[in-house]
Amino acid sequence: MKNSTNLNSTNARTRNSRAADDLIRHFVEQIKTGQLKEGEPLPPERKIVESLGVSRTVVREAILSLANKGLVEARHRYRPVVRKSNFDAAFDTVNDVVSRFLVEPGSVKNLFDTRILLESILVRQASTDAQKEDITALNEALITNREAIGNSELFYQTDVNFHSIFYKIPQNPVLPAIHRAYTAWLSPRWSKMPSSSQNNQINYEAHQKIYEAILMRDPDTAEECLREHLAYAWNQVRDYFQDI
Amino acid sequence: MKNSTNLNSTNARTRNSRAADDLIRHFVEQIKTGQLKEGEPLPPERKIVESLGVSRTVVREAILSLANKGLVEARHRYRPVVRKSNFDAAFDTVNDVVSRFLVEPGSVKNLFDTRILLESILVRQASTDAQKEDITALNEALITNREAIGNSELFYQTDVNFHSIFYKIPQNPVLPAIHRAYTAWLSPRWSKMPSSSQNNQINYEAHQKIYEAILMRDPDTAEECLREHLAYAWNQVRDYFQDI
DNA sequence: AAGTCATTATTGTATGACCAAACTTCATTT
DNA sequence: AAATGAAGTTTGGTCATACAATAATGACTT
Repeated sequence: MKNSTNLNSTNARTRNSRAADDLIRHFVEQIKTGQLKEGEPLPPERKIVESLGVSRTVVREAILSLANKGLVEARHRYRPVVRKSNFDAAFDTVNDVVSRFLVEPGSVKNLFDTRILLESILVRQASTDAQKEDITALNEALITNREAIGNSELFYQTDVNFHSIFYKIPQNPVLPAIHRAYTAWLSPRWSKMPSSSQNNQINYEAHQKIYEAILMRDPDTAEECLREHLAYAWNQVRDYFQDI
Repeated sequence: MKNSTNLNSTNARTRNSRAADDLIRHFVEQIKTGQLKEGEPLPPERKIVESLGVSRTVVREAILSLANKGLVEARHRYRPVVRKSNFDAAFDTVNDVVSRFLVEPGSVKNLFDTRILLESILVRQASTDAQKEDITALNEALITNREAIGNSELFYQTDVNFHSIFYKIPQNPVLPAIHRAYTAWLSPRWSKMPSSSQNNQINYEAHQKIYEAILMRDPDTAEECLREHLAYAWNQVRDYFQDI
């Protein structure tokens, strides 16, 4: 053992913890304090072995865990790059698990219902709080949405974009992250579904009604229109995917 | 190589993927199809080595990843036990990342704000949808909450319990999971904060007002009381923890 | 039959080796 | 001098082996 900056100076581990856990804590600390900066690669595995007096096995385990948690980004055969934990990383991490969860019956519906809940309060809030810029953004999104009627894929994109504005209005970075998550988890169903011009038209008009309710500063109507809109959307996919 | 049930029969890997990734897919498949049942331990590492023709290094890497994703539960020195992915596992997985994220300035406030949003719509929904059992549950929670006034720690528990009921009413398993997450992420602040009987009293009365608004089937008042209550709670902790 | 202890099985860690891909260096060419 | 390209070097990915520590097992004792 070289043991210059050894982690467990007393070597009193071995019983309860794994050596890799100590290493993980070490790197997390380094990332937190900025000794390892964002975008910077970790030292080579063999250097870590030297400087911290652990085996390469342990180093690799630690790095793997860090990668799994999203703290570093490990491309095949490249040095792992530090990626300071943010909502995107958190999302990537949980995405794996949730994606697998979503194969279970009923789970997509449950998730969609939470989206209805959250968006309900978001449109209510938009009705009372929306600034001039927010209204403008909604209006523009509405226009591009209308122009996409008939183009199935493009309509889906502009649809998502319209809804995304509600997640932006409160100026809370958590909310857009949540919207991205919803989109990622739910879109495999929606985006594959062929939609007719007629359907597009119905959905566009629903958007319009929500928008108008917000203009009128009427949260109850806005929420009602949103719920109706999302319920209709759900029925569309439910009919298309019988397996839910 | 024994190569009886080899994963990559053509051995055409090596370029893009890691051997461990193939193994992970293999186990995920086995868990999904039920060949590996919930609660059952994985085979010993050496058996896996034999049967799949990979090195123990690779097997361990795969198991570690599965554990990090929450698909198996790996206690130190025990065989990993299959845990079918559920919300709890998802929560455990993301908890690490978010916990670290929460040290950044402003992030706790952002997270708390999303809680305000979600709970706002939950109390609204409770106002319109709550069944007799739900009302009873709220009432009981309110009583134990009142009885805990003066006992700082117990009051906190009963407080959390009162709020948890709103997450249960919609009968959506995702919501209680979200509540647990909020509690876990935000409670380190709250639970450590000493609270006076006076504070307890104020919070209890806020709960009572919310409860009464629900009884009156008055969503607007319920939401307003909730927002006031949570804003007050936030100010309490903000004063206590200047670093936010 | 129940408890105790030795044996075995299995995980955690260390070490060293090798390969192939990525990176560096430096001479060659233009 | 700059661009190119061909070496060598570094480094991650995988394998094999060994040993220590601990859990599971089974034999033994009482």
